Amino acid sequence: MDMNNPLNITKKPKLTKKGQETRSRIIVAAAELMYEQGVARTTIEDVQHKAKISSSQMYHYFKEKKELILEVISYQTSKIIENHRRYLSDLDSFEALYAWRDFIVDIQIKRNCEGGCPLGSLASELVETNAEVHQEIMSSFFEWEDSIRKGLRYMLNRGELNSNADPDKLALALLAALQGGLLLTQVRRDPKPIIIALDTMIEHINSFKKI
Amino acid sequence: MDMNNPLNITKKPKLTKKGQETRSRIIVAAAELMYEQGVARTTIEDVQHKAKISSSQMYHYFKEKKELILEVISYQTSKIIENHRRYLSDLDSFEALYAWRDFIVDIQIKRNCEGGCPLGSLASELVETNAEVHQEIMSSFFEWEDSIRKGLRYMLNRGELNSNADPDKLALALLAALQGGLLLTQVRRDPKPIIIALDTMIEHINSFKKI
DNA sequence: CGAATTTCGGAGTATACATTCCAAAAAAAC
DNA sequence: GTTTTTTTGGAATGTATACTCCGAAATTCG
Repeated sequence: MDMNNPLNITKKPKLTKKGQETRSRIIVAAAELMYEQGVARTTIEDVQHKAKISSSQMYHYFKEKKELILEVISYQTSKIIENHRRYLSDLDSFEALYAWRDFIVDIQIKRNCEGGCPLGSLASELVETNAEVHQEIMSSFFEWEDSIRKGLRYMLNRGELNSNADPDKLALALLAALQGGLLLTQVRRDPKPIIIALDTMIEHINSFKKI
Repeated sequence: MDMNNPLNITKKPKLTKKGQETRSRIIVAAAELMYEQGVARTTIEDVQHKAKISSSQMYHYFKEKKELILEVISYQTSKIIENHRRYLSDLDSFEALYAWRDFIVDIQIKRNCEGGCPLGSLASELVETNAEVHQEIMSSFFEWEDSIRKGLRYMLNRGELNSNADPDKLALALLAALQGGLLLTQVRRDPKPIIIALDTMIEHINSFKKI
């Protein structure tokens, strides 16, 4: 829910089913392009071509480029959260933790280590550009961090970790290692950095393993 | 030394002392602007104003924007390497490791946690744009990683760490934690992520401490 | 069915921005 | 001191790109 407008007071023109389809086609196309080439280098015209729409449609569904960007951030965030939930909502063992790691690493390998993190790259490019965008990105990362923390808490509650383990700290450190690892993997075109970054973190978590 | 041109064969026009000053004024101005607002949003005109030069000067010293960008990458890299060397070249204890951490954290605090890593943000924005730029960024990160590795090797040789410690892995993991921590600190405008990311890594290194 | 609303096509606009050009001032070389 | 080279000023150009506008087709709604 949009906390700036909890009652949904803005009178947006209603969207037909067809309209909704077109709108999401635009968002998906924009998301892919912005992921591949960055936001600044992604032209509205590029998006139009990819989504097979005219410019009147573009501005029918989005007031301006910034609005489209906000939607792209939110789209990428939900995609990530959903994909990771499968692993994080059921973290009952170190095997499960390594399965999560494999999931992340495999994506990078499939992509030839190009592109980095769909959210991290948006973040780096956009944090300092606009307050609203900044806010959206910050919320996204909080949500992601939270889902990791919940996973670790679950491990703790299951008795896999001893009481010295601090899920708050570990979640933040894991997310940082993930982000930095993905950046270095992207730069080097080599899965090694993300593997080592995550493995080192998991090894550290292993030091809190209950015997 | 530029490995693509070890004998310096290219006939660049000689630079007068005044010319060199102007040239580096341009690079410094560009570096600051690109750090604050990103490369794409930094206009040649912006750089001209900040460096107090005319556009003929800009293109007298740099063939095109890309060439200026390459110089900015190299400038930021040497600044980082030099600043970190003071801490890393003499890593003789865990106190020294924490001093390095403090150095990194203090910079962020002084900057209100804005801007992130001067190299990391360039990397994220530019890796996928151009092969030459990509190469330059990759070399920069290798150099940085190497200086961290040497620091850790020094600790190992001094007998601070036991033989289970792998300086190669730890250096890469530390750099990843550093990059991810800085990104999250930038996003949250809060030093906490970089502190926790580095501290967690150092704690892990501590598990290799020789008793 | 007929009116209202939404979706779409595509030409048009305005501006921002990288780059070029011409010539003059300043400095270096001889 | 004259010639050559480098540095500088600033106007001009061309293109890329975000955004607007108008009317027509399609769809929804009563």
